[in-house]
Amino acid sequence: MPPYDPSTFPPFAVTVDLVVLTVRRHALCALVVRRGETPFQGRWALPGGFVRLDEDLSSAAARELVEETGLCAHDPAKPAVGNGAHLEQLATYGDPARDPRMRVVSVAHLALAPDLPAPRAGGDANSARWAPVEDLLHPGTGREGEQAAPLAFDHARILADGVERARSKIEYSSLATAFCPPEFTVGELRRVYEAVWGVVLDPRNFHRKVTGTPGFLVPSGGTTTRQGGRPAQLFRAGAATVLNPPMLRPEV
Amino acid sequence: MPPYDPSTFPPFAVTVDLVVLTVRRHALCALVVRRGETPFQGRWALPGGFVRLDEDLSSAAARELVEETGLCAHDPAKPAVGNGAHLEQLATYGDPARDPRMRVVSVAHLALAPDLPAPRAGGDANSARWAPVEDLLHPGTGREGEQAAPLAFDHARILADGVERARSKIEYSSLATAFCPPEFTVGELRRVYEAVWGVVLDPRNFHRKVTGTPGFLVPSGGTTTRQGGRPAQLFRAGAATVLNPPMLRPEV
DNA sequence: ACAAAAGTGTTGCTTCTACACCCATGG
DNA sequence: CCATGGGTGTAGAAGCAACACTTTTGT
Repeated sequence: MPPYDPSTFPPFAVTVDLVVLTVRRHALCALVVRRGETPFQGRWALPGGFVRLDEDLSSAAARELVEETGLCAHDPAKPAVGNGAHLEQLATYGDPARDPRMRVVSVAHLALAPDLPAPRAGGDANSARWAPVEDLLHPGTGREGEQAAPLAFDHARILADGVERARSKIEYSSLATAFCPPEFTVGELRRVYEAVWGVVLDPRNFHRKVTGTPGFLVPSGGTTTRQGGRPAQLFRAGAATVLNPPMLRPEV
Repeated sequence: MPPYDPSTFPPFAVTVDLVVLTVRRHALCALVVRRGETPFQGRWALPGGFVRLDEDLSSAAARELVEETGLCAHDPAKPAVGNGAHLEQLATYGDPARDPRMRVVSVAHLALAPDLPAPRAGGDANSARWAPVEDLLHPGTGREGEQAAPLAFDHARILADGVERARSKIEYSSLATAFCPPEFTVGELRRVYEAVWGVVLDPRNFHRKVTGTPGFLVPSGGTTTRQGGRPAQLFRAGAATVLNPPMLRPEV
């Protein structure tokens, strides 16, 4: 690549920001980190960072994901194995005023991860946390004094877009399994749908629907009683990536 | 904004590229322009250009759209009026090797336009044209010697992503009306679906479905016989943006 | 009269929903 | 025994594909 010549084009900074979602304690949660620098010092923000000059956008997102969570993004074409997370591009945000310091274009990515022990951001425990998206998007509406200040920059908007993408995408794709461990029960998968959509689903119809959708789930042979009650069959994610028929989100 | 200091972040060029789709003569077509400069000199490419330092991404895309087609992008929240086109962000492409000259990140946008008289790129007639996406994406597969060389840069990939987005989005949104003039008949709308999906649809069931979907179409009162046969009712696009129930693309 | 495109009615099939009911475990 | 969650059966409602049939124009 020829050396940089600023006279030929306007120079931009390019970053990746990550919307990392998981389901914890029946709630959809996002990973947020505390900002150590100005602007928005001390406020919560989405994890992210600069794209390097020799690096693809998806590589930059995958690198940030490892740095922030230790998660490995796996190729969506291959079946999920180990602690792999789903990672896809979400949208790009480039309002000239979104960062007061300089002109930054941020390519946001969406990651879906199974429930993890705890976030680790440089070992600093209180500089990163999983927060219910409900609290992040509608602060003050919730329960006790979750004195949540709004997210830094335009990150509330980015998070909202990511949540909306996840909500609609689990309808017609097998992505909901990305929130589950490698082996899971139909009930666990149902609780994922309930948490992401914020609804309650009929367990009987859900079971029939999900096991009847070709390629969605494959029985792994084992059973578990970790949820109590009658032992449940364990499944792995199947090869299908798009669901036919789709899962239907109940009307309002 | 403070003056540019290249030591603080890697400098990128940021462009917008446009996938402008329309339906002409029963075929889905895209707007392409001939490149006058190296690299890929003389090859067809998607229209696009640099984002200015004081300009939002969507503004840059709208500006390029006007420059290339004379179309005005209208706010998707408002009802379509005049020669408005639908414009939305598609995806961002940032492979370090996608432009041999420098590191360029391109924010691709998707525009859907009604059939237009003719493209005008600086008044030069043979430097811009509507080409069937079939020919652009599968050169050589087609009919006569459409000696179509592949598109410049990674534009074939971008075009394919845009076409796929359009195909899936007319399923569950009212976007197909963006391909129609302000007033149109049910048959004209059906021919849009047939061209974009590459299928044939039952006119009777289509009519029932589309007129029965609340908010999709509102009768404008008039009729027309411009398609021959019995006069057809004229409609305008309704207020609904998401279709419930969705249109169903026939199985393969 | 005939062709062509617009609409309407009807029938059989698939799919969804709601809920009754049975199953297999832990305490 | 009983609470808990897992799983199957079934009946009514809703949605859809296929196609017969009627309507209204231009030629």
